[in-house]
Amino acid sequence: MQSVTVKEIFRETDRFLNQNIELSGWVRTVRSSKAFGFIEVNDGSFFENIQVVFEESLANFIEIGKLTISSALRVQGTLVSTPGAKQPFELKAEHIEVLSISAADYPLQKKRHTFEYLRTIAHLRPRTNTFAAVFRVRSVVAFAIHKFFQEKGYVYVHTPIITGSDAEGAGEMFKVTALDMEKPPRDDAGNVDFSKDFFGRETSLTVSGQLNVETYCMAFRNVYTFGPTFRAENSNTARHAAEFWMIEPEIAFAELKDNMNLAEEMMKYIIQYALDNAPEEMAFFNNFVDKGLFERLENILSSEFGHVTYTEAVDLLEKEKENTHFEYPVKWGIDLQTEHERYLTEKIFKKPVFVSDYPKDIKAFYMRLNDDAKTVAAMDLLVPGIGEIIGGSQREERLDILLTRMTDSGLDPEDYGWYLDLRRYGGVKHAGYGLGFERMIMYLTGMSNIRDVISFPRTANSCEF
RNA sequence: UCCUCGAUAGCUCAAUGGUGGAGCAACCGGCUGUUAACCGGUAGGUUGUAGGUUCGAGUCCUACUCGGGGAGCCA
Repeated sequence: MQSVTVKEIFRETDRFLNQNIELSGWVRTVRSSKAFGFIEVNDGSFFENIQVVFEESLANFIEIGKLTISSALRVQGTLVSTPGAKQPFELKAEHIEVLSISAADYPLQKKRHTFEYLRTIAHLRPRTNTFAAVFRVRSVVAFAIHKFFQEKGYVYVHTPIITGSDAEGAGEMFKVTALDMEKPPRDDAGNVDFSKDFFGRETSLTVSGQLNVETYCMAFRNVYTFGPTFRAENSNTARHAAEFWMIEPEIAFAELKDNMNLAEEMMKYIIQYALDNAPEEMAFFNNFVDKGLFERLENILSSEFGHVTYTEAVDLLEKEKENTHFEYPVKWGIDLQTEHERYLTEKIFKKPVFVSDYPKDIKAFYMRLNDDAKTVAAMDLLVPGIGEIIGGSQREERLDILLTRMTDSGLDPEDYGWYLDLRRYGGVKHAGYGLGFERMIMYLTGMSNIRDVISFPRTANSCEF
């Protein structure tokens, strides 16, 4: 008698066919009649269920026929093939032990539920087909990302979650404090005295590991971070969360072009890895979540990403203006609106497209100033359906220009001494980008709301579970 | 934060300002190959919250809460 998983049975069927085996799992559905019945069991190891046949001869036949969904079982029996049936094989039970009976008010029914409802029972939703698929793909893709960078010799850097940098510039920050919020210590001017706080200064949760990881880039050459990120923006959209995961590679002796090449190679690697290593889950998404998914992903694997500069993009969009109505005007110097980005990637290019070399005034201080002195070596990767999935740039390595850019942006160079040191001690050209992990998962699965690709999403006005 | 739409049984949805229903789930029973199993029956409601208009409000009005879609911010 061997205890096996459903995954092993599906992957190595011949080894187990006509053998006596034992498995344990949870009831997904029971269909019973007078003298026999069927149970679909999912053991968590695999996306697919296994069908268990039970007959009158079982001592607890009546009890088995009345099992509620999500009850737990241990089944012993013979695996038999079922040619011509919907399932390839089934387990003919010789003994079924009931390990746990689920209460009758179990909220998940044998029917389709809306994603909105499932969000309210986020502790139970991984038991549904869709979320089982989402979170297995999420796990597989996290591994793929590490594998991609590790195979290239990149060093994985854990940048801090708590930061003292009060102006990373990427968004509103959550404050971290150990002070008594009821009556915090105050200075002579009546302001909260953070010198009395745990760290002796004002601190926040990180909005990006980039500035920190640049320091390791100047030591290890090629590095990446992969960790949680926090933004206290009051964003209410399907693609923003207050807590999300981000991948930030940083490469030395490299320019913007190298950065874009890396991003394209990484995207393709991840897609291929997911298709190869979660085929059942990906097929499910293609069949039930997004009918055009495979076509889209395969189109990406086999084509070069588009490249366009911001200036060219503005020209293209201005030409389209005659045929299309944009709610917001397109004009050089103004950041592209979502509708413009979507038009570029969905209508003009019909594939992922890098937009590069944005006007310096709409981008961050650390992005490298181009020779025209008007634009910076920044790049966004836009993908159909999601919009911006990657944002990156070549970093300004020239100390004098960086200082000017900081001052112009209203930042105090005093606060960035360690960052400026990188330019003083062997600073070289380097570049990097941030990939929103959840946006990648959305793109890969066709799921359209970020709340449905994070186990327990944290968004404005919502921190359940 | 702004615009817009919505909230009715456990779930998905009906109900002209005039007695709140259906399908599924639950429960009881039937059925010898089901696979969103099928067939019959039973039970299930302070119509999101708080006010208001009206003889009468699920339906009209106001505020709030939560959710969907769109926008801003961005990954």
